[in-house]
Amino acid sequence: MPTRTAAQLREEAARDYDAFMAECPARHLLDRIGTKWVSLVLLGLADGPQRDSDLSRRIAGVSQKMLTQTLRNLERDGLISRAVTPSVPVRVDYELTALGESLLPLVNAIREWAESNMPKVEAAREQYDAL
Amino acid sequence: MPTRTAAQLREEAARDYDAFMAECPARHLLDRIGTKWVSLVLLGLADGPQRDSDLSRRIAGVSQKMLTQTLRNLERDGLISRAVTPSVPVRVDYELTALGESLLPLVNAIREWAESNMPKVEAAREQYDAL
DNA sequence: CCGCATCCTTAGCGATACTG
DNA sequence: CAGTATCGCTAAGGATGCGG
Repeated sequence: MPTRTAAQLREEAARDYDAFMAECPARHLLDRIGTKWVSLVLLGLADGPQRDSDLSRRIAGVSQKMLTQTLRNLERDGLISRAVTPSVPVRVDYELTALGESLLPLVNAIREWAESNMPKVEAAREQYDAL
Repeated sequence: MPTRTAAQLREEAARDYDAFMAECPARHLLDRIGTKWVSLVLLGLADGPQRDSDLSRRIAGVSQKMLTQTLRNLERDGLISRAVTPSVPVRVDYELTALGESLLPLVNAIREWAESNMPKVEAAREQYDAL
């Protein structure tokens, strides 16, 4: 009989895991910007404030639900700010905060890597699938 | 009666969306590296080849299923290579390809941004939630 | 114009058990 | 040691319709 059972080992691993994840902000960040529309919204706001309706046009194909949800999350995280003009009908403008803007270089770096290297990835994938 | 119905407009948006997505490799990339374990595996392989079992220990908390799945996807995308030594028991080593290594600076950039800025994000979130 | 609420379908992921 | 197969849960996300 081992000093620790498999279940205990799993528990320990889970604790290590939690600790690792907790001290790994990168994962948290990827959880954010990895979600389907975040990068597109950030890029959509890159060249100045935009209205909700403008964004939904700029980011063709986004459902109104996901746009709102994405914007809410970004606002909550302090990456964008939301300004409501109480006219009739209402007007809502979104804008990158300083924190949000500081993320743009990263998003652009990702985009650049992707633009120059994704073709290779596609090629590798086709070759792999051909086997 | 409008020249185009709402349904038609949605269809057009969907086509635009497809075109946009198709020509937007960054999204594809984020779909990859955004998944839960990819960045951790890349970092796990950053300082040299590793055996499957090594990786599963380095990346505490990853299930064996997800580790295999992640490794397979990365291999398929040409980001890592897989070397099998047909001993008994088998030995499998994984290693970053050149393409995979070229992704490391990006992963590290993400990690650095996260380490310096996630506290601000957390703070923003708490403040937002306090309302 | 903006966004919430509801329903429903799929994809991600973990747990477990089994093979060479 | 490395990998596969199955089950079941949960979260993501799209469609639609209502309300300020």
